[in-house]
Amino acid sequence: MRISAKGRYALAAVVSMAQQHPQNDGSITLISISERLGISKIYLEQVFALLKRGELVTSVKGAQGGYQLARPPRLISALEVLYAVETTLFDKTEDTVAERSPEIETALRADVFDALDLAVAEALKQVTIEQLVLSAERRKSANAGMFYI
Amino acid sequence: MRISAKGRYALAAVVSMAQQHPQNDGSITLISISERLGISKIYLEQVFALLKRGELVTSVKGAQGGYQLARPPRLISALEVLYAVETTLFDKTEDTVAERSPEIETALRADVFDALDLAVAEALKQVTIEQLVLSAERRKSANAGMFYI
DNA sequence: ATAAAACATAGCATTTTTATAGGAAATGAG
DNA sequence: CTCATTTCCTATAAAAATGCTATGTTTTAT
Repeated sequence: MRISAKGRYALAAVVSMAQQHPQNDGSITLISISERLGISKIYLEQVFALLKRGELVTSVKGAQGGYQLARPPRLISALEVLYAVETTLFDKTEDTVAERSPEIETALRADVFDALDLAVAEALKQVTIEQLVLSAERRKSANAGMFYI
Repeated sequence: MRISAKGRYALAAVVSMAQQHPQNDGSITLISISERLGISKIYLEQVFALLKRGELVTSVKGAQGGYQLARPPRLISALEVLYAVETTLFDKTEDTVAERSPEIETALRADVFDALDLAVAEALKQVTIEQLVLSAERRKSANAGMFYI
């Protein structure tokens, strides 16, 4: 399924912040994330407004300000990040034939739509930002080291 | 997550056809489905064009014509129905930061996007149209019978 | 004071969704 | 053979969502 730009940018940004999490104790500016990932800074602002509302990042205004992760990467799941920024992914499916055929409506809701939502949430809940950082790191060192082994 | 009108209509229509599957050996007209479910017939035509392309229904043109399920309900899954009509649900998520940060890109793809697609497909694969018919029937008789038990 | 940064809001172009309209082609019934 | 019925095909259009830009305003360290 297609994850929107907002969702993808949010995940990439949070993973990128997590990569420098232990080193950098201070905050990270949007412009640095923007440059590192090649994403428009203006658009990232909107994404971070949602991440902040979802309590995934905290912010410090003014010069030398920036953003920080609100929690350590191992306590943040992909589900939470996407939930904070993705609108339609977590919208409930509307009624369809509720008037004329309420039994079909109810059966579809229970056995298909609700089951699907459950499966999606379950799958995303299990992926932590820490895992993604490790996964990315593994690939990087694999690329770098492969020739010398 | 939000399933589009096309997907919902397709599921409702296929379940509705399956309900009369053993009785009616002949074909079912779009207009009868349209009236039974309260869905625009003109729009249903477009949905059925996709269902036919996906080989879920067969059609007979002309007077006394109509549509039939291509297979018995127990051999049709919700996954197949949605796959035939839903475009974005089965679109692959595009690249995001592939240029600047290929490791993050690859990690996200593998651990989030591909894992999500797998979970969605797995969940939808398990739901058959037969199950939905039985589920709807159970609700119906529960409503009707409850007072007399 | 000033520059750096978050924060807020408005607007716009493109694409997708959800339909409607009108007719063409096929076919069974009388 | 003709006609009503029904699938099939294509075009159009309104509404919504998406992705992004623009322009400021506030806050704060230096």
